[in-house]
Amino acid sequence: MNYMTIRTRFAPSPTGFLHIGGARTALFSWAYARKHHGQFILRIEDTDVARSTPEAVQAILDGMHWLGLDYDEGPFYQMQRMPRYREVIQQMLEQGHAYYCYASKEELEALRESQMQQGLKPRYDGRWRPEAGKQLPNAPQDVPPVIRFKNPQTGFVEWNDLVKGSIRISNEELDDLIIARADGTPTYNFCVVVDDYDMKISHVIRGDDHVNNTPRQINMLRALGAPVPKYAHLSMILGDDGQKLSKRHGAVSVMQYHEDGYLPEAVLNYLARLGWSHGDDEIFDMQQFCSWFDLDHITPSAAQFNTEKLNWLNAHYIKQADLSGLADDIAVRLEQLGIQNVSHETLTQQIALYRERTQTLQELANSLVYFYQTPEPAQDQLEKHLTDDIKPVLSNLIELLKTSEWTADAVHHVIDKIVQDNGLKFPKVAMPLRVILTGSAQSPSINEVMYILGREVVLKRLQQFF
RNA sequence: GUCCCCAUCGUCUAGAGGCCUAGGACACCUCCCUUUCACGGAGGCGACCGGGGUUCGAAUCCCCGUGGGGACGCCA
Repeated sequence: MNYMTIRTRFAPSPTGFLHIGGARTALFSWAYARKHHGQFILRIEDTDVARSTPEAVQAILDGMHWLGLDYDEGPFYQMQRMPRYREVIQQMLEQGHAYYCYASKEELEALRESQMQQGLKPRYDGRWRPEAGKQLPNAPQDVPPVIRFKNPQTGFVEWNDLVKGSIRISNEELDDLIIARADGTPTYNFCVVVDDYDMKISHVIRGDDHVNNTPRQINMLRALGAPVPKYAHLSMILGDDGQKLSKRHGAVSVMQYHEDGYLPEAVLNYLARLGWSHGDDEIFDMQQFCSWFDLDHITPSAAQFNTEKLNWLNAHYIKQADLSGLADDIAVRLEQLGIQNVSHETLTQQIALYRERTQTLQELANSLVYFYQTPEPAQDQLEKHLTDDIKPVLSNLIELLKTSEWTADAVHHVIDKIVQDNGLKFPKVAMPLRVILTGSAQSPSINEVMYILGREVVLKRLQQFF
């Protein structure tokens, strides 16, 4: 039995929107906490003052909210924790775990270059690292010092990654990383350590681009006498084309999915299955996901995003969705298309007719436009279906429609009667109607469409062609 | 360059030595349903990167290749 309280965190840096990879990391961290009745904490890592923006913070918050990933604590902002970081840095300085380094950026750049040329891993050479019996250079007056962590130089760091298994890295591969910049602000690896410690994080679930930071963080944690959390490093998500997602290529805000007409439950379900599995289960809600979720079934390899499958899930959730709720969403989208004041009730009928044949809400909204705006049928469709031989039949039909009862069934019977009387096949009459009334050769049952359009509109649109 | 990680159908994955003639899902193809297109239903196509071991037996374990990816910042 594990009596430890599970505490996870999602710690994005507010330098851009919440993208799909970040969303999955958040989802897994959230689910792990929920599964174990622990706490999920949101922490904004905004120590890069130059790149962090309040807009990005808001974008992340919006994304989390849209997905329904609620947090128990936070959001905490690292910039508001400066006094605490200074305190810990001071403590490390005093205990000999950290020291001042006066090497200039130029000096370090030169060092890096020569190391690369020699085929070595570029890293700080410890020139300002104090050692027993070592004579340090005189501190230059014109270089404001940074503070470096005194990383162990021998031995190795090993941890059992909950996704990737045992990982061991020699301390000789590591160097003395900077924990405070020349201007005094602390850096990422250090803040993470202090925060994870202070916030009693039990499981660090994050992207595997952090694997290389882990040994450094563990060393600092040890220097502070802090417990080492469990780590689970998630592999990255590749774009639809198999390429890495980046700002320049393919990375999309989760809110873009909202705009494009995806339901959060579809995105969530899709993301949950990207890198994690529960046997053959494909469709499940977040309650089920939280009860099933575990770290053992996360794949260690990278996954390629597949919009087709997301579309399939989205179509599924659109079919399941509450009609009235859909209507609210679609009304907004129609408004963006210049269609105002739609009747909620009529809209609900239209959606009921179209939801089974559409993959996104935007597509759904687009497909309803002809109900509100007279469509312009493509010429080739008209030529194909509105043939001279069928025109007299349609004229006949128009007359009958003027006085018939107006229900979907009744309209169907009227069309059917015309079809029978003329010895035709149903599509022969249905297709030209479809093209004229909807502007397209594809639509739901034409009698249903006509019923919702209403007698007046139907006659008006038809008579344009006679 | 150095270190680290990864490797099953086109894609997401199941698979913890025999249950695998490798299962499911998306996509694709065929048929059925049908008032067109979808939806739905029934089939089909389609994969263990290569080579060595270990073992009675390997998709599963080990090693070496190969191929991908990540990291090497006073970014996070």
